[in-house]
Amino acid sequence: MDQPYELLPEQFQINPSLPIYEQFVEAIQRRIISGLIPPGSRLPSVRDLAAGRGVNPTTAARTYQELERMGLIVTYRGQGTFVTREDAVIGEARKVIMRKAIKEFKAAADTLGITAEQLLEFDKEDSNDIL
Amino acid sequence: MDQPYELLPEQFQINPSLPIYEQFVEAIQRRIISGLIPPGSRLPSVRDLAAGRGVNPTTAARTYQELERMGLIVTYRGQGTFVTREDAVIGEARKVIMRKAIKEFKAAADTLGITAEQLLEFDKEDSNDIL
Amino acid sequence: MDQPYELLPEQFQINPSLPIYEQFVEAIQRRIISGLIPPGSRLPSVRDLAAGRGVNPTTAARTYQELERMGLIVTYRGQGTFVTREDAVIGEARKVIMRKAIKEFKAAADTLGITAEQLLEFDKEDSNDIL
Amino acid sequence: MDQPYELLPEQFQINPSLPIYEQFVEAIQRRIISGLIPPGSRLPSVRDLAAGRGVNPTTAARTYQELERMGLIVTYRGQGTFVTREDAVIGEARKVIMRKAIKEFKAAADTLGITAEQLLEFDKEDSNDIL
DNA sequence: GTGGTCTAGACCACT
DNA sequence: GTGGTCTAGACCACC
Repeated sequence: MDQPYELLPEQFQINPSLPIYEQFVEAIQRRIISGLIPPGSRLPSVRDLAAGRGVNPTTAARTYQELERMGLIVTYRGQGTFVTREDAVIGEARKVIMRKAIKEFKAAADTLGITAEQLLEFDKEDSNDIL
Repeated sequence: MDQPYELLPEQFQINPSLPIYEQFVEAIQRRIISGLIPPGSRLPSVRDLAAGRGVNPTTAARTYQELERMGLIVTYRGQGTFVTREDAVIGEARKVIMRKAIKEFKAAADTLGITAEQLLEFDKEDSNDIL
Repeated sequence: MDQPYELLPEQFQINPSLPIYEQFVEAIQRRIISGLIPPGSRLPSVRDLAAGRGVNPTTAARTYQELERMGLIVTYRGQGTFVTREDAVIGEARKVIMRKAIKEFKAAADTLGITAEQLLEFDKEDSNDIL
Repeated sequence: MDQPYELLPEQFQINPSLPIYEQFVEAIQRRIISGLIPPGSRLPSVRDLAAGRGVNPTTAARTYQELERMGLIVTYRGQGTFVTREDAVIGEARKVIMRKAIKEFKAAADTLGITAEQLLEFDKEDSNDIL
């Protein structure tokens, strides 16, 4: 079997109100960064991805195009598309995601007039309320 | 002074790549939720908001319509638009925002294979690195 | 005491998203038709109604104007406004309301592909479900 | 034939004194709820609906936006607008309409000092009178 | 004065 | 081709 991994979670649900290619990019990016799809892995062809998920081939193509722009995947003409082997790139993408998540979380806390720690703390109390 | 508050931050910058009315909705929503604009306050008229920010009146109207649908503001025909006096609605909107922020933060942490606490912790180390 | 009745229910709530005068007309109409406000009763002045409910005098004036057009009230210049003493008018208004309510109810049932009787029957089952 | 159904009744008449988009929303909602337009059906494009009924495309767009907010239809970016396949949503909308109709009918009966059953009964006698 | 709606026509992103 | 958004300007009902 060429691909012992799944490019996307099996039950991946497309949200029709957001660009499909964006949802694909983010989901695949997460799987690469988390190591679920190891460096050097061969990705399915644009046609296969499109057929497998029932989307337009141009949508699949745009997905790969964005990931390539980020440096997470590389295309070798005539051979296919692969996850980069440069760990530094993956590590940097990981950090970018971390910083982005933290920045947004802090911004939300700031808006609410509390600290990020307090916001995270709220979650535990809130869960108790629901019980 | 009729309005001792500012509906939007003075230096509010419109991001041309996102719907203007969405940016307005979010920004105003935050100010209401955080208490910066107190319950019962009168909001500027659709025309004033439009003129003040250099957008079309229909764009300003749509902003108010969305906020009204959320229950955060109420319009009195022929009189104007006001922040709701129902604290429960505001409190609920506040919780919705908190839960959304927490959910996204946890999802990001999950993707990275760490806990939300660890992700938040990373921020401090990271800041040190930059120094 | 000039008015042993209340023109409007004490806790009458104005819905800001509908014309106020329409809400007043309908509420007063109901009270006249149901006999809560007897024929010949003197109604409060436009100014008193406006002040009592905190609305614009023009809104109160328009309310009386509409009721007068329906023939339910009569204005004697210099004396005030009174509920008509013509029972036939009140009786006819009563029938108009009945027919309107029935027509709307049947239309709704028709849309749903059931009879008015079935729709009314649904109510009892539905109430049980909630319990 | 792409659309074996009619989105709106052929002889649908626009009432100029009510918002057009509201009339559209209600009429289409009824056809979806009654099953005349089956789940998954593709609706005419915004432009086609507008052209067919002689209204502005933005008015047609607003119609679809409202229906989407209710959950009755879903739009797939770049592909079109479709009736939801979630029967539960349609069923719930159906119940909402039923409850609203019953509530209004009972309120009318209450105003008249009779029961809903009596009001419905009146209809038969009344019809005889007219004969 | 207020908000609500509609038209006309343009531009954009997505598929 | 699809829907989504914005501008420009008009008309209306309501208060």
